[in-house]
Amino acid sequence: LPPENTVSNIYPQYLPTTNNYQCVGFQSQGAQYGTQGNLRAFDCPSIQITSIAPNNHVEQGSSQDVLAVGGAEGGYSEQSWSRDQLYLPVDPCYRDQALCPSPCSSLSSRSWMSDLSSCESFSHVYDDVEGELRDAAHLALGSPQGSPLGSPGCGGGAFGVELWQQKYQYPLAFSPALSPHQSPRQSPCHSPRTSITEESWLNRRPTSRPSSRPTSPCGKRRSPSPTPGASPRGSVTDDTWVGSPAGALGTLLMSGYQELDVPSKTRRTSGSQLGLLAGQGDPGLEELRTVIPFQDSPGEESREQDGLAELFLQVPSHFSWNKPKPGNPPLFRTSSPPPLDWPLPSQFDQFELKLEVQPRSYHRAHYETEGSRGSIKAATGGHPVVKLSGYNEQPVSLLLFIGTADDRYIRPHSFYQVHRVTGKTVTTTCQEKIMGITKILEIPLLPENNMSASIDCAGILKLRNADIELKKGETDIGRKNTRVRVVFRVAVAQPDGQMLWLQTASVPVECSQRSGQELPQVESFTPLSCSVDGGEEVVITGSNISTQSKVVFMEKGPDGRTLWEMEARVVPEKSSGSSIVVEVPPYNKKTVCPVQVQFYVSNGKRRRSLTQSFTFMPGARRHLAAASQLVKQELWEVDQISHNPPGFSPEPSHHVAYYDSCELPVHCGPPSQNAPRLHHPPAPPAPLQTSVLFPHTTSASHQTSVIPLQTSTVPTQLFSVPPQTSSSGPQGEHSPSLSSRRAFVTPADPQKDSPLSSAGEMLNIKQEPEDQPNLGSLGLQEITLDDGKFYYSFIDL
DNA sequence: TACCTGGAAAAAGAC
DNA sequence: TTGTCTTTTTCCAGG
Repeated sequence: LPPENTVSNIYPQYLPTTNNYQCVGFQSQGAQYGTQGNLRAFDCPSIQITSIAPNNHVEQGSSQDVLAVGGAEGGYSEQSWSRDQLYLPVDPCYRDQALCPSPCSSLSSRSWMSDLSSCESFSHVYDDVEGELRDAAHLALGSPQGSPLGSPGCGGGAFGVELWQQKYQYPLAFSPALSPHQSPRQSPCHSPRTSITEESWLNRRPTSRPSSRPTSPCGKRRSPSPTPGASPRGSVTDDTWVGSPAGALGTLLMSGYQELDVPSKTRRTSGSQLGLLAGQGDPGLEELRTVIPFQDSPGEESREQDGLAELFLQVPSHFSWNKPKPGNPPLFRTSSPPPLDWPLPSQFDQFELKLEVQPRSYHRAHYETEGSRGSIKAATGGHPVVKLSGYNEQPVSLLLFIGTADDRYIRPHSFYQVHRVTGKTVTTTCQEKIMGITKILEIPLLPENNMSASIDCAGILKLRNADIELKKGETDIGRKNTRVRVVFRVAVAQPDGQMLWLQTASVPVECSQRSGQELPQVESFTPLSCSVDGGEEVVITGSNISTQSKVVFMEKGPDGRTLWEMEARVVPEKSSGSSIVVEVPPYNKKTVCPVQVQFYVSNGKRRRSLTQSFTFMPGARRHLAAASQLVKQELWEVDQISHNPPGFSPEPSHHVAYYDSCELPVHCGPPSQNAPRLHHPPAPPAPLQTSVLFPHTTSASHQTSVIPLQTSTVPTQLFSVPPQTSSSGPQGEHSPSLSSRRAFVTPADPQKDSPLSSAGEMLNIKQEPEDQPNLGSLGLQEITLDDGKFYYSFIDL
């Protein structure tokens, strides 16, 4: 132990092997939980260092600043650590009672930790000794001052005694092996929130379960003790990665995170990260119950002085870096990454971090009770690709985490975490680590790979809303907060020793199941007709359409049977982004009249767009008016079929437009720019956002919008075959939160009268803008237009 | 066998 | 307070 960092009451097994020490976290800890009320004073004279490193787990790179958290399989063998941070060791000795008889043993650590984390322990039940020890290791040992030895002088002794007494009135809840070492003095630094601690503690001790989660009937959890440092599925890539130069750099980049024993339920995702994951139940996540008390979160600096936050010392950020001001270079004095909720530019000087291939706009996240749902994929079928431009000298470490996708600054998402995907199909090495409470993946960017990486190792884990929302201080809500961004960061060492940090984020990615999310949506296409000979190229634009999509033309009979069907040839070289060019197949028979057929875009089984009308013209080619903009549809919502009086639109200021199918609609404009906002604020412009906020057209209205005169001859045909099936039903796909409504009325249906009529029933089609319309499931196909007429009822947004 | 997917039932929450 | 509907979470089956 370096003399300058000597702490008299540190036990050898916790002594660092590195020379890097600082007093930051340690002192913070002491002050934080001191009884003197001075939260910031370094008033624990007997303690002078903040970090302890494990003897046996510091790796070669220990001389560097490294991440001290997130060890795999309960250990931290892959991480070394150093200054600017606390080490959170899970030393086997520490964990093993038999091998660790000293007062530093886990029992006392646990005691300290539990007491200390009184706020946190409200939602934690440490029946799982192992998990508790692990937590203790993280929290207590991470702060020497918080060590079991914690001197009475460290303050908080009275609380320690009290809490200790409270806790150990229930010895069965603890490992007996711990008791001999458990002393009130070992709980020196805890929150004075005695009553709360007491109450929660007493009330919640009894249960014995592996998780602090609410009881779950599911026994499928695959990660009985996942650790933040590594995927429970092994670490196939860890070895190589860690041993590589990039790995070393990676650990370097991960340094500087102090893990303070701040009560868990204080995190405010909208601001500085004061808080912890609480009640995760997942031991691995519980291990995250450490914080990075950055107080420099955008706009949040001064707002953390309330409540619990006041009780905890926030480590001055200037110990490590200064937040760059707008326009200033994102340079930092240390290799420690800036807080994850700090905005960083994607480009500076010649350096640019770019997401060359965006992820698909939809990725169904998996719950802890589920198996992995694979890695995030790109819309094109591969995986997202990230590239660092302007630098090609040495390997650098790319950090990846799951961020928010609302209109505020990007910050770690409270309800989603990145998850390392392993398996034979994963080619990219990466490590899963923890920064504060946020899981991150560390991926090497190698010069030999042109400083780019295909992100095929990143999945998304969904945390249960209840677990997160229960956290004290958590302001975000999980419900409908299902969109994320994949955020990438990288640090480039500058000649002057500073680190240039760049960040880029993906387009929003929808993470809920939403069966219709991946359905291709046709917004427009042109031309609208061609000769029966086919061969014409049709440009189809919409969302979830790619060159991988198939376009199938078909003709349905009045009974719904498919009379003819043929897949169109995709012209990939002319297709791009959200549009696809296909060659219309020839119609199968001669005709002297225009023939109305349909086509749909398919992304695979059960992933078909609604059908679009297309017309084969006899003889010479003759295009219908390519008013593709007319294809733009209004949003329809089928809602309250039995709730609304006939012809009644529940919203005021609606106007009704009557159309004869023999005419092009007078009004069928594009979705209103006043489209209702999402439950949560929309993210910055991005493909998904666009498609969601302004849902794409649907076949039904497409058809009704663009069907020319002659199409009235086959109105039933248009709706006779549900283009899509959905198990969700009309309501299942839609939310009631939409503020706008439009009524779709078909007087032809005896059961559905005109909106102007008092008889019949109005079919009110409701659609939340963030949802992809799935009119096929809304029953539109059942609408018959006996007289070729139908009505629209528009309600102003 | 483990992982990955899609679907859907059950549960929970919102209205 | 209750019923309905939406969304979340869990479970299942199959590739």
